[in-house]
Amino acid sequence: MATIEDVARAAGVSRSTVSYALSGKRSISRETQDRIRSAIAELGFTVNAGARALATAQTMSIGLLSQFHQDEFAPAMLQYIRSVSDVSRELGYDVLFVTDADGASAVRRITSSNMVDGVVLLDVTHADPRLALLRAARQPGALVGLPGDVEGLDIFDLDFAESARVVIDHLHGLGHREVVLISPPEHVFERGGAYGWRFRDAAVERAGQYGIRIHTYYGESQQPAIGISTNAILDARPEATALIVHNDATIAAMPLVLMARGVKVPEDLSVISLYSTDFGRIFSLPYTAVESSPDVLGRLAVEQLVRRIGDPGQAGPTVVRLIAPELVNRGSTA
Amino acid sequence: MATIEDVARAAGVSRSTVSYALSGKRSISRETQDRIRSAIAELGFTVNAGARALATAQTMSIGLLSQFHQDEFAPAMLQYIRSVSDVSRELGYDVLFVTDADGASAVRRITSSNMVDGVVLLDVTHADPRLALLRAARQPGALVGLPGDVEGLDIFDLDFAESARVVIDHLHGLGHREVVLISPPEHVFERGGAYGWRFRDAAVERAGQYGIRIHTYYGESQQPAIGISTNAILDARPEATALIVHNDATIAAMPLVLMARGVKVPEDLSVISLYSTDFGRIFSLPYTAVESSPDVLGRLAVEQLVRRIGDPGQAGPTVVRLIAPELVNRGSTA
DNA sequence: TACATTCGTCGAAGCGGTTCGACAGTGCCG
DNA sequence: CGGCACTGTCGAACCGCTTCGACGAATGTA
Repeated sequence: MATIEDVARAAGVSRSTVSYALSGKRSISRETQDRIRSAIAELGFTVNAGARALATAQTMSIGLLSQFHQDEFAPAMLQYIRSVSDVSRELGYDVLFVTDADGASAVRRITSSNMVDGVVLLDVTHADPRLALLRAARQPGALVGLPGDVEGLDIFDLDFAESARVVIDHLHGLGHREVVLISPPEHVFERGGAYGWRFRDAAVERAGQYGIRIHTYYGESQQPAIGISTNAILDARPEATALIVHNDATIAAMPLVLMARGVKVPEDLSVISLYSTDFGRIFSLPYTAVESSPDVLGRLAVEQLVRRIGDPGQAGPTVVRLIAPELVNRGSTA
Repeated sequence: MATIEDVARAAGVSRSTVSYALSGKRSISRETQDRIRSAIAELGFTVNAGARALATAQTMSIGLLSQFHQDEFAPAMLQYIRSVSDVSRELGYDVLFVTDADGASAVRRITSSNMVDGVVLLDVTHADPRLALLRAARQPGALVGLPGDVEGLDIFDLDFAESARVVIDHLHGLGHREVVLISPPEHVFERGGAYGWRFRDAAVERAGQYGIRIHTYYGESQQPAIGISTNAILDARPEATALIVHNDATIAAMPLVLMARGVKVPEDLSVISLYSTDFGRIFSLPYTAVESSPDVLGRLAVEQLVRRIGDPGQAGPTVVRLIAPELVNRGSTA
């Protein structure tokens, strides 16, 4: 492979001159620039990323940590991954994608070996074991998901509590008095997936204020358990006039379950959920829902991360940004 | 950050000794090893990946190129990504995940700058513009998907032609004489997604041999077009007794479409498709289908790639491996 | 005309590792 | 008891690039 030395020789200049021509950090005469440019073209030269990283202490890549818990519903995750990947590239960074089962040691590995300039964590739990390592790292970190301790990291998430309130307000406005909420699977709560209880607790509280009776259940994450469980819930609560589904796997299966039961939406039952527009399209979901905006969250996280990378220590105090929910009315409530 | 120099000083030895202790490439006395080990622990030393890459010309990471065409159905892609990521880590490699719209220049970027030791390409088309760049690269490449020109690269894919034959044989064995095939969307064919015609052409040929009448259609990739198109097809071919769906987006929406039409499977219509078990679970699909095995393909590709990285030039001639289809009978045909 | 600037370029040091050749010390063999 | 083969360790070169300080030449200023 051609090195900068080869280019320098071919152009009859020194290595440093080539480097400056490339970076533009010092002025170089037109003619010299041209000679260098054609030497580069001729030799097919590209800077060696490792060498540059070593010299500049910048790798121009960011780590993306994603965990695929078994029994977890993966399709939604892809939207975050895509968003982070696209935005990173847009800002000039490559993405080191890590799906290690042991997220904590993965964080240590990529940060302490200096493979990345920053880290994005997806699917953050309440007491996420990766956080301690990330705080200890030289590199800044941005999270998608709200942990219990927000110290020292930039955090982006949907405002699940407010989302729940928006949903309950909406149902209250329509006159519902008896509703069912299907939450994420129990193991998500056990693992510390705070979005589960943030949504549920706020929903219960708000419903209480309105005098709405709300029955909460854990949903399942896999077929055929989903169908069985959902049917059991609906059987147990025939008096409910609205169903709130905060569970990707369950809402994905809902059209089928309801059609099989002969339930008409919204005539027989109002259904309202929380998912992204893309997700809804993939699963042909016709329900009114709070938009979960994975693309926005991914973008915010990466943009903030890059800001911090560029301006280490500065860029202000760390941020906790819970984005406001937006209800997309698809007419599945009445 | 602690460097190897710091460790050497702390342990009272030279840098090279530390390096040899780490790599085990030369023998080091027990005591020296111990001193080094504790110095490393004390200083929290980790080798700098960039420096190592520079010195060894090995980055221990592989590039994963994935494209998200708009109008493409993403969920299936995730399974490949996951598989490649997991297997890579298992073999000691990190994954540089690239979703550049311009795949060809992405290939050039990561290979010529030496960011990766090898490249896996997903979603390979018949005349994939990325291949030329990959062949020209120093690094080996492995593909998932069968291109027109298989020269110089290792290739792994499902045997779509054989899959089609298995499907037709199956239907023929059940006595079907009139079948409909829904292929991938037309733009997949236009883009050169060879799996589309590989399956279709083989199906048509085999059906011809049996005297089965087969009507082929392009499917859609997005709701609500899917529902409309599928209904139109079914309306147009009331005499068909079996439906073959080779289209992820369409099969995902099929339960809903069929239930809405009041079609009973397999009594009124036999349905047979091609998707992975995971995919089927995600979309609650009850259909007999050829298993598409994304996990197997991802694994094969990475394993072969790593073999070539370890043994450059050698590891035998390049491989074209079309894995044998396996029909998973879920009782949706009669 | 003399001096201070600016411009364009170069050489060398440094980033943090790996690896090759050398070499002192030991143990073993004939 | 001399010679040889190991062992364990070190120093130096090298991987490819960036960047700092220096410097001659050209330009501007008083």
